[in-house]
Amino acid sequence: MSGPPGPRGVGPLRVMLVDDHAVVRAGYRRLLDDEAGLRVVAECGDAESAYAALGPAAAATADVLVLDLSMPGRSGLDMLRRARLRWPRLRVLVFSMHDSPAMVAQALAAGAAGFITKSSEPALLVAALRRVAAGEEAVLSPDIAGAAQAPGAAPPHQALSAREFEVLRGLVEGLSVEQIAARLHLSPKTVSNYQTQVRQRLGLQTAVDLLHYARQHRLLPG
Amino acid sequence: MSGPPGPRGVGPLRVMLVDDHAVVRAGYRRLLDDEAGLRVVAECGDAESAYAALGPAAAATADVLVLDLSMPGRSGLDMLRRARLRWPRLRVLVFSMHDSPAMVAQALAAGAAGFITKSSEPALLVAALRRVAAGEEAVLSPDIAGAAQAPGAAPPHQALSAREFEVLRGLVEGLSVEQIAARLHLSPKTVSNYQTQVRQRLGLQTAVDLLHYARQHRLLPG
DNA sequence: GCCCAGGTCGGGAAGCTTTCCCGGTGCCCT
DNA sequence: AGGGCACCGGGAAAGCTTCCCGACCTGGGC
Repeated sequence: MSGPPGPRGVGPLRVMLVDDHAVVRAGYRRLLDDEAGLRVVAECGDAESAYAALGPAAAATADVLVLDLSMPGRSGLDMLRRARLRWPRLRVLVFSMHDSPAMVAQALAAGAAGFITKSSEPALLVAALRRVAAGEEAVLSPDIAGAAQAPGAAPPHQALSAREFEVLRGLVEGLSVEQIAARLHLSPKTVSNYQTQVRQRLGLQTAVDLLHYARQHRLLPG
Repeated sequence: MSGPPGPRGVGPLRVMLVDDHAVVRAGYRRLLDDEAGLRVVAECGDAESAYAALGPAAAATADVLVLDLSMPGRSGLDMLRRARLRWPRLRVLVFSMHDSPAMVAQALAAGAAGFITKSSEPALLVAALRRVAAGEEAVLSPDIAGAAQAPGAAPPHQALSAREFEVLRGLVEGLSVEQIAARLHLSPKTVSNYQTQVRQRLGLQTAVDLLHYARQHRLLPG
């Protein structure tokens, strides 16, 4: 506990926050600011400005990125993936109100080092932050740690690929195929094809079935 | 209270129950059986057998029909309409778990003499039964009496015609166009046309919008 | 009785989407 | 290298929706 906690240097842990809800973000920023050995170096409201803030060498800017998944426009999941591609050494702690096993699994698969729900105790966020920075993988808040293991038999939608999952998300948000295509920068044709695959894999016929499914598995925003 | 309570003869009030949930039906049947001056003459689990039980001259069989709207297959609303057509003097008291103003309005428009929710006090059902038998119209349980008047400004979906409403119900249940067509004995083409009209009138684009709308207005079964 | 308004029911044609099949790319793992 | 899988979309055929229209029926108002 007394030595350097991880692969980074000995200075304070540099944290960057990405969350589209300004009030909330400011709130836990304050909270982190009060913590010793930890410094919030940037706050962003969307993926674009986060990119800009990270610059060409993220390692020079921040050690850990706290990322809210439920952002407007392109999903936080997408940003997570791209960030991991560009800056593989940047640690990402997902901080989301979602608590479904599906969401957790997708986030971890996309390269998150941890997943903390917004309903967790403040101390848990700080602790998770430190553990993630120390190089630990799959740091989960207690309320989902069980869920990630528990599914037992067959978690149906976790068989979905990343893209299929994104398309599913769009669909249950009530977006049209065109809107999803625009959001993901894909051809409507491709989205349409994914839609078909998702429906087949999940065995769902109507759009309403999709919604029921999403509701049961808590895939919905909010 | 001592004379004949309505247009019918002096015998006990003859009641017929139509409800697809056998246990529930048996439950309030028992309840009604314990009531003096009131006799349950038949119990049916679906519209077909209700028709059979009523026979050619319903007046000879029952005075009041207690009808649950949420039955599988063709809707209870449909049975209500057909029953009113064949036996105009038969009084119908709708007994439903639905409590939305939309549902109440549709039921009354279809010829129901009253509407009692399943969450009402038992005594209210009995009282409503007597009032309906006495010839009173629009007998509502207190929990919806307000709602029926209150809508205030513009109740959007109440502008829907009976058929449009039925199609909407099918859609939010997750049925396909074909299934709705089969249930309503219509051509899929017709249902498709109604679907388009409903969406336009309500200003809803995707199927998910429909669900949101239905949820907000409590049009969903359960 | 006449006429009009509006609900109900579906056909036809045009346009859009979905579905199925396919080929190409890139990544990862053996 | 090679197999497997995700990703991306084109093309053709099938399926639906949408728009428009005509027909029938019922309920009012004149």
